[in-house]
Amino acid sequence: MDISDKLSFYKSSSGNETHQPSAVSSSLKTLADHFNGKIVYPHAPYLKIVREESLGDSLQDAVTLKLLSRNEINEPLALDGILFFDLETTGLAGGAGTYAFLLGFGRIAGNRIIVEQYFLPDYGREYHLFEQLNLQFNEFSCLVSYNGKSYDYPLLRSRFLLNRQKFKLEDIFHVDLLHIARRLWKDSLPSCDLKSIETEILGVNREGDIPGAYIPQAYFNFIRTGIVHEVIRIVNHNYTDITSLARMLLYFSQIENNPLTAVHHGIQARLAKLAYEAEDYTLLQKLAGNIGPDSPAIPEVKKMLSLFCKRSRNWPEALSLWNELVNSASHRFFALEELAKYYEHIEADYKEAIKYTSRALSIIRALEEIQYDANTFFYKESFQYRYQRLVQKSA
DNA sequence: ATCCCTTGTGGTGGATTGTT
DNA sequence: AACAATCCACCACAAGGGAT
Repeated sequence: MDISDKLSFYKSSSGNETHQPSAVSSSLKTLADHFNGKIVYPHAPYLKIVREESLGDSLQDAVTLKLLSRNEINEPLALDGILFFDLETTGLAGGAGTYAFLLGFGRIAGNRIIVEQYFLPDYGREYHLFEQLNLQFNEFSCLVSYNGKSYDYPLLRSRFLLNRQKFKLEDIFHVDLLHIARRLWKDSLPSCDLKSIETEILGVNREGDIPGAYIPQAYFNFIRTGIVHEVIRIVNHNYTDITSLARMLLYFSQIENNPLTAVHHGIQARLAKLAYEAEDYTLLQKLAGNIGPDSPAIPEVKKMLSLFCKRSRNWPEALSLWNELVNSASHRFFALEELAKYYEHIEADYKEAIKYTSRALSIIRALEEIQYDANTFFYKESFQYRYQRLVQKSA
């Protein structure tokens, strides 16, 4: 923003609420007409837009996220108590200077999502809106956002504070879907931003979407010119953000209830890790037994299952898994090491332990002639050390 | 009894990433 | 540019077996 932008920006927000620049006033009417919205007239007018759409045929009353939240969310979440929210702002610098000019909130009723959006056409329009919002905030027991824990939520709270208003969402439970998404797709998607999850997983298509990075400039342009075209794109962008939040939450719940439905997105390995951490033996077994034999995640799933068996001293099953993994190119060193550990420390059968150790060493030697990578080197040192110790011990 | 070695586990600092 | 959550590499420590 150059200096002339700044001047006109602050001029138009000079606090004289009864004397609006005519461009803004008629623009607000244009916007209201376009979205069939309603202009709310306290001292400082703002625009309220309500839209809704279907989320599917048969929605349940509640969602479960025990596994995906790592036991953070133990109780089922009632869908009608969830408030989805997303802000569009004048910038990324989360401090007091950032203004949220579009506030979007979604709630689920029946199988539909109802989105209420509040567009503030200028500075100094928050007080009355925040009063109204606080009246509704009481109805919700849970907040859902995307990266909202670091961005939207602290920003919204500081805006309420700056307006000397109590923030009625202060102690509400907050689910940030970004972190669940990252746990699932960190390895299989190049990016876990909301747009990637939409296109790759949810099948959401954004037509004519405005890039997030352009939103602050577009809002400044509107304040300067009163042209509504880009504001319309921002409102649509925000609407899609919120409906996608709801779709993603439902998708996560579906994975939670039936993890095998998620096989086609290459996240079995991640699910197996979460199941291992949650000590969910049933899920680990289901994953190992039911994902296709050609799935590239099979070795990793077996590895996690074998570690679970090891921790619970289920040696027969652990042994059988390790013996299968010996044939896996990616996991044979892991398997051979575990077998060597088992025979050394559990069975005290040093000869058998040496057998697996030297088998690993001979594979490493063969590999070294083809290629030489850090992983092989790491295993080489450790197996050599193990071999020497075992030879001494058995002597 | 005491020491040494190996393994598993819990804690910590640094890097990464998404939000407008 | 602010910051929450996560991951990963690393470290310290406890437990247990074997050797002296």
